[in-house]
Amino acid sequence: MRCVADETNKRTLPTTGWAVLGLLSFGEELSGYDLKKRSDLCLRFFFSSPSFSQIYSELKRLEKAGYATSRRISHDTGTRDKRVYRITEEGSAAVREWARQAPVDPPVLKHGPMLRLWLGHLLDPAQMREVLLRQRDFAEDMRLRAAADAAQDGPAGAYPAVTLKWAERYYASERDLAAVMLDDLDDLDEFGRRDPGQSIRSPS
Amino acid sequence: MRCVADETNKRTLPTTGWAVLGLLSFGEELSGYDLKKRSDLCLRFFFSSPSFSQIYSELKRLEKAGYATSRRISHDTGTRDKRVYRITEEGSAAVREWARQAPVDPPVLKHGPMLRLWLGHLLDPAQMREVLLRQRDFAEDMRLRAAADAAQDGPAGAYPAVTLKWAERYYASERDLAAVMLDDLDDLDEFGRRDPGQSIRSPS
DNA sequence: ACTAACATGTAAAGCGTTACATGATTTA
DNA sequence: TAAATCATGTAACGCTTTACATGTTAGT
Repeated sequence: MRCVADETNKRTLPTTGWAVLGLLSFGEELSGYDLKKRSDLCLRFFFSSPSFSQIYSELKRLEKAGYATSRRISHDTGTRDKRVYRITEEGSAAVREWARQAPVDPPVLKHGPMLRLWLGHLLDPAQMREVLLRQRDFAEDMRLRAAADAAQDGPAGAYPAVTLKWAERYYASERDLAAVMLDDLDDLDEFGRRDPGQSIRSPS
Repeated sequence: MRCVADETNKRTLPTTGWAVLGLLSFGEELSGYDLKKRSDLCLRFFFSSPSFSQIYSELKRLEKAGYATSRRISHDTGTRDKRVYRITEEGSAAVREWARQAPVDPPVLKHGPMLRLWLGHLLDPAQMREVLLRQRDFAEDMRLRAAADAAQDGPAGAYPAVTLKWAERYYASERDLAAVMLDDLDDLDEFGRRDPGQSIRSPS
């Protein structure tokens, strides 16, 4: 039931569409390339950054819906043109309406590392540790990025800053969860795995 | 570059395919419907449960790849048949190989609530609080489910139990993060939002 | 008998990515 | 001037969901 146009040409966008419109909602005139960069910088911490091509197609859809306008920019020096987008009043109203009124859907999580640990009966301890160590390092890396972004005080406005703070805590937690699980696995090995279902350590 | 068959008919599956094969890797003979139920019960905490129809199509692909076999079961009483799947030796080897050798990709997260809070300049405080409260309640609900599943000692094997423990902690963290963010927003309101970028509370 | 819920799928459409093509700018 | 990188897109394909179709079982 997505993207049904009603008589006023309003549209229900995929969440990624709202994300792109949200990036435009600060008022700047941006190209698809710019938007991808912004997305990688700002959104990635809580919303897997969409590919270039999806950003381009979302922009076309936004323009068709009347939520954005575009214009070509010709470089004086070269010949290659580019197209930049700006949010419209309609677009501002629509994204505000979405942010205010849309139902609060649960976050979507596809946690490959956990899936593999769930299949621990197929692995040996060293391999499971390897997966967890990488996951822990990834989380710590993300945490540091979020912290760095927050520190340089670049985020435009108070709310992006608050979400960066959230991201810092989120990835700290992911890191710690991986560490705790490494301990749990150590305990499993210690008890020889002879007692499945009971052998996880006593309630922390 | 997914699903390219090499000369031995081996395939690179989408992660969801490995998840389905993983569900079969405990040795049971299961129907698509069974697998969906299992998925909702066990995998959901860390891997958004795929739809019925995707499970059915993954099963077809698994069979084609030689990773599973199926047979029809006719009910004596009624006429409606069903098809049940069982993992093959090839399938066991393949999923084990995947779990052991695949690169550790970062988890995929699409956190709608955080996206909306990032767009806080479009909302008023009451609406932001509403989003966070729902997110907090959702997380607590998930935490309770994971805890209940872990308590009833049903999980087949030690590793599913360990991942349930992980899930319990993960959703506890999500709940707490929402709560902390509610506090952060209170502080923002207190300071009158006159000082964007600085007005988040002192480092916790 | 009627309804709701359980169960088993197929078909169509939309979401999202990877691969490809192309031109401009910098750097070695 | 050659290669690498930045930049701007399009085309093809695969993943995933929603909508649809259909039969079965259990409750009322």
